[in-house]
Amino acid sequence: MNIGEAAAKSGLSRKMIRYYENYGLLPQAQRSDNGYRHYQASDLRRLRFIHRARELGFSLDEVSRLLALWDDQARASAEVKQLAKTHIVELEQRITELQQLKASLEQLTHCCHGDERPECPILDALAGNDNAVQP
Amino acid sequence: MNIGEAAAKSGLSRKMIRYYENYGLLPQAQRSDNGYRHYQASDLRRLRFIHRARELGFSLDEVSRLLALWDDQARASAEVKQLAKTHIVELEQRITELQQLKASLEQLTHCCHGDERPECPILDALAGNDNAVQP
DNA sequence: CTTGACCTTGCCGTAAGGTTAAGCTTGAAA
DNA sequence: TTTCAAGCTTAACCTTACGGCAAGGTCAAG
Repeated sequence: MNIGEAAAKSGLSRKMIRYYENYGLLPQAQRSDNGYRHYQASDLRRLRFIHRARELGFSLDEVSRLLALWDDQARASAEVKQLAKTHIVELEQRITELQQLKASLEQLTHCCHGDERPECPILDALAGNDNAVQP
Repeated sequence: MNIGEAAAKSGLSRKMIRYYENYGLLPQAQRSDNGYRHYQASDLRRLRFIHRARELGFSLDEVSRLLALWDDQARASAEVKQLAKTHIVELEQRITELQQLKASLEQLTHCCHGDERPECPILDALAGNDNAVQP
């Protein structure tokens, strides 16, 4: 099958497939006489694997390591689990950060009348006026 | 003061200050005879405002709008509040996404022995084997 | 005189592609 | 047969928000 069909069946875009090939996640695709990339079922499995890993939020670098482990029949599952756990910790940190930002913003918006008057504790706080926020 | 001191006092980097000037968040800085940028206390207030807004996760585009509102003595606080609320919603969506990813990954890692054996439900799930996860 | 800190502009690189552009091939309709 | 659209190719530029580095100008101290 050509790249368009492979894209449709894997959930990736044509551009992403070429990008991943260039990035090194995929081997150089076979080419037909006309120069078109040509894919088989085994290639499709790899594409789908990448698609699912990306959906779970793994970076391309992490996907690359997952693929290496996938290719290695003898690898220990502990390695994969460790990679996943590391990723979970990163997600947790990011979530905590965003929650803190959200809490700060909510406190500020809570203090703001939000009417046609110009007084605005949000801008005051950004400007450095600590009296802007009254709990 | 020169750009280095302004950077130290505002919490931004020299590079960021030049970038923001170019981006349009700051007016063209005054220059000394030697061509160095020259800042005053009023400039510092603007730099600090930007710094705080960035810490709260606003994009440069949003910061630009906040600055415009800040500069406008007659603006209604409702506009600022709306901008903040929109940002809160974006944060909420991002947090929810990350939490779902985390939950999926936790379920997978929970099912994985994580020892020296090669069987690994995480890789199986990425490969598309739905039997990998047993709740 | 030299050294080192600070300043200038400007280009390259990042993640993860999206979006054209210019030019092939292929298949089907007119 | 011609022509049209769809699909393919590579290449290059756009995004965010800067960091890093190059090559060079400026300034104060030893």
